[in-house]
Amino acid sequence: MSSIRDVARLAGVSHQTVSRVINEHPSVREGTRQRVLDAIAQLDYRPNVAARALVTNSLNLIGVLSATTGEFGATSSLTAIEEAARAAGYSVTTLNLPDVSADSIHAAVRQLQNERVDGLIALAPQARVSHVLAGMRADIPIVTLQTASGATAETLSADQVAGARLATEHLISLGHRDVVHLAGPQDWVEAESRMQGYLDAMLDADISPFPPVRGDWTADFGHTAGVELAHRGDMTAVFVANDVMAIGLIHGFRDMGLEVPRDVSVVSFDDIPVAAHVTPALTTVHQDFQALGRRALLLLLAEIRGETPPVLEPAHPRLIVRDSTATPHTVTQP
Amino acid sequence: MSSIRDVARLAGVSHQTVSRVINEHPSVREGTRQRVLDAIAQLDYRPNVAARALVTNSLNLIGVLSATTGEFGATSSLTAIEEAARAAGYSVTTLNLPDVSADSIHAAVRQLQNERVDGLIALAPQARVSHVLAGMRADIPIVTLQTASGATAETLSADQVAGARLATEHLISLGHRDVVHLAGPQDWVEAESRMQGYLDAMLDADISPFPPVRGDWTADFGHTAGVELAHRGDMTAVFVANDVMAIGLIHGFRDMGLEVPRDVSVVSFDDIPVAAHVTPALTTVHQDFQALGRRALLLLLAEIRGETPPVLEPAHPRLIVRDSTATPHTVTQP
DNA sequence: CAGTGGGATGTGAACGTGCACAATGGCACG
DNA sequence: CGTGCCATTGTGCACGTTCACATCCCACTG
Repeated sequence: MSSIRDVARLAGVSHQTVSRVINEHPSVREGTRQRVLDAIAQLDYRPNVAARALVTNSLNLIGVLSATTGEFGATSSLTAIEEAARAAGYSVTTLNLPDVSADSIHAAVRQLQNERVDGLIALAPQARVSHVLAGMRADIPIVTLQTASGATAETLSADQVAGARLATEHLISLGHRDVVHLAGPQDWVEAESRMQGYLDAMLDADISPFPPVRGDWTADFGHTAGVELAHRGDMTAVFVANDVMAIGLIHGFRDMGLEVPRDVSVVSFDDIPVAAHVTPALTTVHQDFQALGRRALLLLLAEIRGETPPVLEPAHPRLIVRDSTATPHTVTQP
Repeated sequence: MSSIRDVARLAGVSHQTVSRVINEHPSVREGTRQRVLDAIAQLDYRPNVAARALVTNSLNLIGVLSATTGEFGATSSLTAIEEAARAAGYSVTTLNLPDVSADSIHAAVRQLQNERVDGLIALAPQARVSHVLAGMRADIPIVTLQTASGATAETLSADQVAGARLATEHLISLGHRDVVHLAGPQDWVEAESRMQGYLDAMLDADISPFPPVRGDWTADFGHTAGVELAHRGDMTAVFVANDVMAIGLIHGFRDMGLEVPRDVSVVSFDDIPVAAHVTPALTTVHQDFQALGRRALLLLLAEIRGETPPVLEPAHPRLIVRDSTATPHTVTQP
């Protein structure tokens, strides 16, 4: 493996000049630059990141702390982060939390700091993760993709409330008044935001909201909830906090003889790839997870470089109307 | 930030002794070891990976080259790889291919080599990716998770053929003879393996197989295929190469008035989390993607260390029978 | 023509670690 | 008591890069 000095020797310059060429320093004469570039190509020289990191004290590395079990959203955001980071000259290392205990969060952050990351993006939707992180005073910049509150919250994920509102208002405008919310787990930021949007929309329409049912995002839970809600029978529509639970819910309804949207309307959140193809096709709120990831990275890079973070206008979610919602009792009314 | 010499000074030893403690060299007296450990704790000292990498010429880093668009399987494998790698003292960096052209593969591998990865796992199911990689003669160990052929192929992914066979035989044992295969894209290793399993099972049962329909893994395509196959109407069952396409296919059938499994049976592959909850619940072949990831990592680590790779017995896939399959014409026969 | 400024290039040190080798000390053995 | 061995510890250097500073040269100015 050839070093910067080998290149220098071949090009007939000093190692420092080679370094200047590599780092695109302006004051290198064009002719010299070319000779150096030729030498680099000829030797297939590649800068040693370790040596550079040793002296600049930065590996140009960002860490992604993730606490989601292969969900669609997180995966999309991660891909976007990785792509954007590499475009900015950073590489990315991922670390999956085995659980969301304070201990494992501490261990994970410590681990990433040992790996000398320049900054950290937490792809961890649980509120407690952001709380633990906020309380840690790690000496590196940290951006949480889903923030419980504070300045960055709005730029990154305020759209959640608006999206949930959109979904609920859609049901109300169809004529539903007895709308139940099947929520996500208490600890999750998105769960809270989506519930907030539900409550806002209900109260604005002067309907007293039901106490929400707490779910856990899984289709299994959705199924159980479907069976239970079918027994209760006191609602004509359900706003579900994510698509996967909605699929389970519809399954549960069907097991109990309820058809969607004939007997109950269902609207959910995420627009996962199969949402248009399950039966019935899901009316759902589409989220741009990739944009979310890119935003998080922009914020982090700004923090790393000590710049003032860019002002980002929140991305607005879209409601995609498909077949899982209808006016109440369309079939039984005529 | 304190260095190894600061620790040495505080503990009253030489930097080399500290280095020995860090690297768990046996010949350090217990008392000395404790003093050093105390000093490390007191200073919150962390070894500088860059400096270490500079002298050992290894960052303890493995790269994952991925060419999948957030699919369930790849994501699960990736998580498992990351976890196993970190347990072995390696960190992981991911690189997503924008496309599978030879150029972008070259660029990606080059990029990862510039980042000084010790080895590379390709999570790239397209046959051409493994071919390009095989032809590259990169000077680092590379393990392809889905290998087209060769020695590692069997240990890693031979189960695909067996799984497809299982699925097809299930249909045959139910009494189906007109079984169509909705396959994956021609270029994908899994697609070929699954088709092979289908063909094997059909021929073993003395049934002449249909020419397979080529899909692209997406639910959208599944839907189109469903509409088309419903028109043809010459089959009683379909073996679909993955769950997501199966969901689309069932949707397409339903649009054309065909019910699954009443009119057509469907069996697919992967057992994604919603498979049990869509309507009808999918009969499908379960794959242990995590185990696959862990195997790949074991192989890679062995290559990196120059050891002989461990002999792994192939993991056998399981058929999960749910509601999308039945005997032919159960409803119309009585 | 001398003086000055700045672009282009070179020199030497430093970053924090591991390795090779040297040095020290204690113990067993004859 | 001398010898040799081994466990334990220390010394100096090298890894490949960037940074601070020095030097050179040329063009421009008055």
